[in-house]
Parts: sequence; C-alpha cells; structure tokens
Amino acid sequence: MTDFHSPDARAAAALPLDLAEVRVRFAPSPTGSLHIGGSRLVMYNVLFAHGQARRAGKGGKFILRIEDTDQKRFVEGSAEGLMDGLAWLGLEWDEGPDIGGPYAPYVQSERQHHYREAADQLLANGHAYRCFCTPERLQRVRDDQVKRNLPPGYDRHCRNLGADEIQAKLDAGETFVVRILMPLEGETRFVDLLRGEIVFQNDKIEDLVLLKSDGYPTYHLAVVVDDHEMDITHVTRGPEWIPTAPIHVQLYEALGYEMPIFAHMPLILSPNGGKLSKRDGSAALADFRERGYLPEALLNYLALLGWSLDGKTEFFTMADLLEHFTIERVSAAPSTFDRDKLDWLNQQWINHHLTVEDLAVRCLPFLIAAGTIEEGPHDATHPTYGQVLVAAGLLKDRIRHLTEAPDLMSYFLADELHPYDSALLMPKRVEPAAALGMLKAFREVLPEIDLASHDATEARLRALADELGVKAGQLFMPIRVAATGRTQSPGLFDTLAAIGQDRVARRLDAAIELLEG
RNA sequence: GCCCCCAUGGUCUAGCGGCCUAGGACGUCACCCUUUCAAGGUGAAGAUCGCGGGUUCGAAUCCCGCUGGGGGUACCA
Repeated sequence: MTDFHSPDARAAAALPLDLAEVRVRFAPSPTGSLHIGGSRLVMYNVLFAHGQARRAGKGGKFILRIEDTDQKRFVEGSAEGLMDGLAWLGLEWDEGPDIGGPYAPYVQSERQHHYREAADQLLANGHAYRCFCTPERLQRVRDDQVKRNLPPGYDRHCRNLGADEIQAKLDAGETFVVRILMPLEGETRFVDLLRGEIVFQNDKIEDLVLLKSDGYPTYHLAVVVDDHEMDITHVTRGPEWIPTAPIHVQLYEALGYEMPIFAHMPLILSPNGGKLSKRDGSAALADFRERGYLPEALLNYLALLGWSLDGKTEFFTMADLLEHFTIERVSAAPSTFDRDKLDWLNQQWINHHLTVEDLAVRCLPFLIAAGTIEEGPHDATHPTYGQVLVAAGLLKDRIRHLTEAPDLMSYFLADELHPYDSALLMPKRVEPAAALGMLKAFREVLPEIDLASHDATEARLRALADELGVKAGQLFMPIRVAATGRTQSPGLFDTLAAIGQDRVARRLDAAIELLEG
C-alpha cells in the first residue's frame, strides 16, 4: 500500500501519471455568507488546478457549483455574494453558474433528473430502498434510543419491506424517501490524500437518505452524481465529510462510477476552541473586506494556515503560490485562526508590498464611507486623490488596516481639527507657560519658513529649540499636537509640509488661544 | 454513548530514522535607531517534540496503547 509518510509518495498519489486533467470543484450551498474556511478551500483548489497540475504539464480546471438542494435554507442573494467574495480575492473559476461551461447547468436544482435516474438505478440494482417512515416515527425512534443510551440512528425499519407491501403503500399514495442500503458486513475503505487509508466498519454506517420526499436529493447523492458527471477528479472538501465518505464510496461502486481521489482539507479552529464561527468576531469573508484587510494579505495568511513551503518563507503573492503550492504539503491537522498574525501580514503588505498610489486608491472607499472626503470615483480621478496620496505616503508604514485611514488621515484631509485635550500640548516636564512660549515663538517665525522644504523647516526648528534653551523633542511635541491634534504622527517636518502653511498657522493660533483661554 | 480525524513553544509551522545541544514566523520582553508613533535592526525568554510502552546501534520522525483536542452522529450541507 502507498506509504503516505513520504511526501514523494503523496505527490505521486495527488497526480497519477495517467491523469490528463485535474478537475476540482467548490460546491457551496447558498445558505449564507462565504466562510473564511471556504475561501481557503477555494484557494487551495485553484492553486492545485491552476498551479500544481498545470506545472506538471496537465490540464487544470476549477469549477464552481451551487448545491441548492435544501429549499428550506435557501438565502436569496447568497450565491451572488459568494461569487463576489471570490472575485474580490482574485480567485477565478473556469466553469460555473454565471459563466456556464461544457457541463452546465452548474446549479443542482436544475439537474433534478440526474439524481432521480441515479436513485432509480440504485433502487433497481438493490443498493437502495424506499422508506415510508414518517418524520414523527423517526423522531420517536431517536428519542427512544437516546433514552436507552443507544447510539441514535435509523433502525432500518423499511429495509426489508416486501414488493407487495411497497406497491400497496405506493398505491395508497404514501410519500417515501430513498435510502442507501449499506452492507451489514465488511468494511469500506478509501484513501485520503492527506491522511492515507481510512477504514470504516459497514455495520456502523447508517442507511442515510439519498432522495428526500420532496424529490430533491440529499448532499450524498447529489455530490456523487454531479462529481461523476462533471468528471471531477479530486474531491476536496472539509473534514466534516470524512464520516460520511464511506457512503459516497459505496455509491460510486453501486453506480459503477470511477472513484475520484479524496482530499479532506483541514478545519480552521477558533482561538476559543471549536470551529471558527460567527461568534468569534468574524468568520465571513465579507467581514474581513469591511475591516480593511487586503485580499493579498488574507490570501497570504490563509495559504500559510495549514500549508507551508519550507517553514521559512512568509510572503507569497498569488503568483508565488501558483508556482510553489503542492496539495500534498497541506497539513491534515486543524489550525487555529490567529488574528495577530493576519494583522501583521496585512500591515506588512501595506508597508512593503503596496505602492503609495495603490494604497491611496484602496483607502478611497473607506475615506468616502467615513465621510472624511467627498463622494467620487474610487480611483486617481477623485478630486481629493492628490491629498490622499500625500497622506498615504506619510502613513504607509503606520497603517495596519485600511479602516484606520479615515482617522489617521483626518488632519491632512480636513480643514478643521477634531477638538483635542489642551493637556496634550504640554509634554511631561514642560510647564504650561513654557509650552505656550514655544508655540508663540514658532508662530512668529512661521512666515519666514518654507514648510515645503523639509530641511529648511528642520534647520529652523532645531535652531529655535536652541534659542529657547529646550531640547528639540520638547519643542516638537507641542507643535505636533497643535498641528495634528494628537501626539502621534509621521515625521513632524513632512507632516507640517503636507498640512500646509495656512492651516498650520491657523491651528497654531487655535492652540495658543486654547492655552491662553 | 458510538464512529472518525488530529497531536513540535501561547499561535502558525520546518522536520520524513543519525546533519536537532529541535529551525523560522506571529505574539511577548529588552536594547539600538529616533522629534512622537510606527517601520527597521539586534537580542532574550518560551518546547523534557502530549504521556507511556515498544522497534532500532540510534526516534520529534516507525508501531501500539493512553490522554487531550476536534469533527460527525438530520428527509442540512
């Protein structure tokens, strides 16, 4: 049997020699927002198909399919939101509900007859049976089992109904579901790409429902049928599907389908334990977008959460990932979501991998939303772009999230300063009178200084500190606060230059008034 | 309860039987740079590789058990 401890062996198993094209799919149900874990799964799929497979000289396609077989949980607009999120991340699909493809339709509710045919085939060849049990009876059975401390599950009540009994119920118009007829003996095994062989005892597996009474298939029937019909070569999905994988394996065999390669990807855990969920602040991709994360940083972080190239390389662009990702290096162990590291990566991306122009443009929507600047196009043609660009240049290595832009840039972009505490004007160990003196002294020489010149401003201010007999820092702080309304800012001379002669003068006057009043 | 998966510092990870006195990164702390805050630089603390048995001349690496964590247990996906 394959030695899955060897990376080479896993690599070989991932891309069998006779495989011409990798076809992987992401098949979400349109029941809510796209989870961060789903986003990572899509990325791994894309990297595997478009990266690893193509590098190996094979074809590689990533398919998007909507699994809307549960009418009750359907949420309007969720499929659109999902595609929106993936597009934002820059993850593209080759076939899907919106762009079509050779295997259309890519929406399960439009593929009904396939499932019904498969169910009929299973019914005919004895791998499935009709079950007429009512939901009430099933609930009763379960309650009873729980009460008696038995493992809850369907008691296979309808498994051995006679042909005439079945006919009678059908004639009477009783509704039914179709259940898989699991073998009661033996075992079902399959190879998971990340874990090696997994074995299940057949008698421990339930006769799960394949076709619901409303005629819709359950996930189990639908995935198997669609994955087969869409020629999916690698079934990638979350680890929560491992327990029902034997059902799928049985179905592949019973239907005479060729077995795909299974790869159950790892789970993303919450720092509080358990699956990462809404309760952990945010688990939805859209939340990260709103909170000012760069898609590049998120992708970078997600790639590293469960995968590594060499344990040392930290920065990856999508292009890097396409060049280096291999699915067999994805860890089977679940990993905990670490907000701190994501934040660090986001800041690193802003500080070192984004151009100032790019940063400025990305800040625009956040500045507009906050009302810091006027409505306008989200690009360099925005009327205030020039000022935003200057501010972005100064704040580039101080911004962690784009959402901070409105606050950090406010004193560059707005004419009026937010009210601030006059105490800020007086640094520690500086008397109020001294602070006032310094501000007045600066105000007096301001007209002689060309703020646009960093060097001239610095020379004059340092000289002024000497004249006043104080340390440079003691003089700079009151000026900084007067000009910006806060104690933290980019370098003082650049900051003054960006704010401009007139506004600096006005803000100085206001500060002096504040101290005198 | 039953079934299944996983297990290297707080977190993400490297490691594929000797190169490991276990490497990198986040976080933490200290120092340097410095007009503040960042960024950057240097350094430190932090892991008896979950525990116990094997196999082997030799194990973080292979095997078994245990423990811990997680997942599943629907006419949801």
